[in-house]
Parts: sequence; C-alpha cells; structure tokens
Amino acid sequence: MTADKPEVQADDPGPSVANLETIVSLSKRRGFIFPSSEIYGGINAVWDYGQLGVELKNNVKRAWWRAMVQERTDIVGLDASIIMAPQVWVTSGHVANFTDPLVECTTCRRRYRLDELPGCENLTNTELMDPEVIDRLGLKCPADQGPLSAPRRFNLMFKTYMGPVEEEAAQVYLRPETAQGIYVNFKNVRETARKKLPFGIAQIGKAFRNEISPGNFVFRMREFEQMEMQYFVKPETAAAAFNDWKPRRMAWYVRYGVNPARLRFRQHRPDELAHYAKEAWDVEYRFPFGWKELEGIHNRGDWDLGRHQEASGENLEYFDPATEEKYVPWIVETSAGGDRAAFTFLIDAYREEEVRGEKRVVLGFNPELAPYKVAVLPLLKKREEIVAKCHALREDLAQDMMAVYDDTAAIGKLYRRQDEIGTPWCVTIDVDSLEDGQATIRDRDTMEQIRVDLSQVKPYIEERLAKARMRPEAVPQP
RNA sequence: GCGGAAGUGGCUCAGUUGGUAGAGCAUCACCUUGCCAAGGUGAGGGUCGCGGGUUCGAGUCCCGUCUUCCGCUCCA
Repeated sequence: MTADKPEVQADDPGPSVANLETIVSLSKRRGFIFPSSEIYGGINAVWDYGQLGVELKNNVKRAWWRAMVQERTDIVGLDASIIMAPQVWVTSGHVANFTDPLVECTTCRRRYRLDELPGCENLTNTELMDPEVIDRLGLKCPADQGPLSAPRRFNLMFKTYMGPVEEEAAQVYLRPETAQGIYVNFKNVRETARKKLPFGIAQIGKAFRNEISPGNFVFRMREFEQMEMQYFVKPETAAAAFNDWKPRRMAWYVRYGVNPARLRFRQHRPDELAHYAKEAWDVEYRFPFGWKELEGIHNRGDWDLGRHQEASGENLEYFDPATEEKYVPWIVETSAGGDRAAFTFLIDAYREEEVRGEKRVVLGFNPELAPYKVAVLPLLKKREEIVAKCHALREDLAQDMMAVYDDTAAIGKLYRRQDEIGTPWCVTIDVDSLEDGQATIRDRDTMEQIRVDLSQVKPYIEERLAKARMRPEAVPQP
C-alpha cells in the first residue's frame, strides 16, 4: 500500500463511531436518510433520502457538475439509460465475471468457475449450487489440490426482463456501472459536440450491484449513484492527464469543506488492479469505520473503446486533424460515489459545541451544500406585521435559494434547530425592524449577528454563497 | 455467506418469575416569554420488526423470517 499520508492522524481522528450513531439517528429524526420501505421492515442495503437529504445530495451533484461540466470547456454531460443492450455487459466483461457459480480454494485463494472444472460441465444449475457438490464429486483445487469452498454465485448484476414475456432472450440487466453508457455514446458525442481530444464526458446516475458485503449505513448500498467522468486522450498523453486529474479530484472535496487531514491517496497494488486498469489510485476518507474509498482515478487505456469497437464493429477511432493520425483514444476515468460523497460531507460537517453548558450538534456544511441556505424567523409571532415581513422576505429569497420560515418555538430553539441541519444563516425580524427596516443576520459558524437593511439581506447571502464556491485555484491543496 | 449482538411511540430507552405497555426528549394546540434548546396546561402518536407456535393469557417462552450493528469472509 502506498499512502501519501501517515496511517494515523492522531491530531484529527474525525468523528467517532459514537458520533456516527448520532448522525444516523439525526438523519432519521430530521429527514436526511430513511431506511427504504421501512413500514415493511426495510430492505437490505437500500436507503431513501428525505426532505433534507435530497437537498444535500442534489447540492453535492450540482457541485460536482459545476466542477466537471460548467467550469470547463473540454467536458460535456450525458444521461444514459439504466437499461442497456445486454451485449454491452458481455463486451465489458461483466457477464462473464459476475454471473457464474464460483468456488474458491481455501489455501491458495484461487477461484474457479465450477461449471468449468473437470466433471462439472453438464451439471444443472441446481447441482452447481448444491453446497455438497464439492464433497460428492470429490473436487480439489486444480492448482494445489487444496479444499474448495462451497459454490457461490457472484450475481453482481441485477437482472430483469424487457417486454411482456419473461424468457431468456428478453433478459436485461440494471447497469452495474454508469461508465459503459459513456463508452457506447463516445461516437455520438464526438460527432455532435465538436470536441477535439482531449475531451471528457461526465455523467451522474444510478447503478446497481448485488454487493456481497453491503453496510456501514449508506457507504455501500445495492442501489447507488455514481458521478463519473471519462476523459478521452491521445495514448501518449494518458499518464500526464492522469497526473492532472488525481490531485484535482481530491481538491474538489476540500473545496466543499472536507478536512484535508481526513483525506489521502492510496494506490492500487498490481495484484488488485481491475482487469481494465493500467494504473489506479483511490481518494480515501477517514470514516469512523476506517479509511475507505471515496473515488477512483483509473487509467483504463484503450480497453473499453477497443473492446466495444471489436464487438460492435463500429469504428471508434479518433482522427487527429493536426497530425493526421488515427487511433483509439485512451481513457482516464474519475469515478466517484454520489452517496458516499454526500455521506462524507455529512460526517465531516458534524461537530459538537457547548453553549452555556448545553451540548448542541451543528452540521457545518459548506453553504453551497446546506439543504437550506437561510431560515427566516420572527422574534415575535404575535405581531402580524412582523410575520408578514418574514413571509415576504422568505418568498423573495426563495426565488433564488432554499429558504424556510419557522415560528413554532422560542428564538433560541429556532436557531438550534437550524444549526442541527446545517443552515448557514438565520434572518430575524423584530419590533425594531418595523421602524428601521432592518433585519438581523446570524451566522451559524461564528454566531455573529449583523444588522442590515431588509433589501440587503439577499445580496448579502448571495455574496457569501459565491464566496463559498471558492474558485478551485483558491482552494488549499491537501 | 458464516459467527455474535440487537430490534418496544419520530429519537434514546425502561418494562420484574408470561397477566393485553411507560418515561425523557421530540411533535402539535393554547397561555406566557421575546436573540441563542425558558415555563405552564393539554393533545396526538405504539396491534412491542414480521409470521407462526406453546398458553386461559406473550413485549416477555419456542421456531422461522426480515432489518441493523460488530467480527470473519468477500470486495471491478
């Protein structure tokens, strides 16, 4: 393992497992994340985003899209379908590698397709999955004669049927990764977007995997969102492109508030490289349950386009007008988890503070990611003029940002409610406001209060939001 | 997939040797207060994860199942 940072950051361990339990409970209590289908007992490794969670996640996706598409001239977006031609998954290698009964040698860890071992060629599906089949047929590891595990089917891909009849011919898969949707559209985009190499295609979308070990809240789910960008380059420049994207991707998390001390890179060892990868690094975050992958940056070479070109018969080469060369582009991929990113921002924003002996939880989101940007609160809800001004202000703010009104508690409690869900600013209208036309803006992080004219509330917040989006070059490097 | 632990109102939990459920917080209403989780009164909300079984009677015992967490395994 190669790490750019030491294994332990004693000075900043980040949220603990106990904090995580608080976060999970808060997520449920305030409406960030719920177990899916909870009234029926839930379903394994699937979660739903509630009224606050959907805002957070949408903001995360928007922030990613901003960095990948909006701010760049060389990357365009795409939204490919979840159901693709089954042949795609044959070409990609997913069908061959993840739908078969596998057995593993318990000593050398080699894996075999059971139906390819001598004497097993004609076994039925039922026989192939019989736990006793190894003993019954006296099977041993072909390499070292070690004992074999019971057969296990790696049903990575979700299957369903297209059309009215459930038959083998109509079987389709829910995509286990979004990348293939980009590869199969490479030719379409290249022809219509008028981009010269190097250029990229970015996509955010759902993917589905029958993970063997899901868990850790929303860290590993069976239905999840990927945020992927495939960058197509001239083969000789792939290494340089890789080295450009690698730090850029870690900086994105820092840009939106993740503590750099809780981020690191980890390079894949040669023996753990995926079949398509020439080089692979992960951006890892220090979760309460350990350092875990947030995002992978992979040099995929020409593996994908080459395979699709061969299998489809379509010419996927790029003609370079400058050099008059023709070649299959190489791909540098950045593949992030949308749910993991949202989870990371949630965890990293967590902090506990003590105010006059009372403990309170604050989610210190970057304002761009906060579900609500501003809460408008009346100091006195008895005064109709105050309430009316609050509603008018909220309505005006809501034209441009998520803004909420709340009057169902004393002001101190209203503030803390907003702190707990990470609202960066609260605007309070009081009796004086009726006279001087000013309101109080209270900052979640500094607890400072400033008094501004009502007409200046929105410009003030918009200016602060713009600052929260800090240009990439202004972001401190991890 | 294996082993362990746990599932009781939105959250955190209590429920004695089986006798058809409580607390705190939260929520809502009203009164009071008015700049950092104030106080008072009241209200709503649970067939105790789900399904069977034993029993006159099960949150409490038995079986199955689902879900979550921990460990192992696994991990494109």
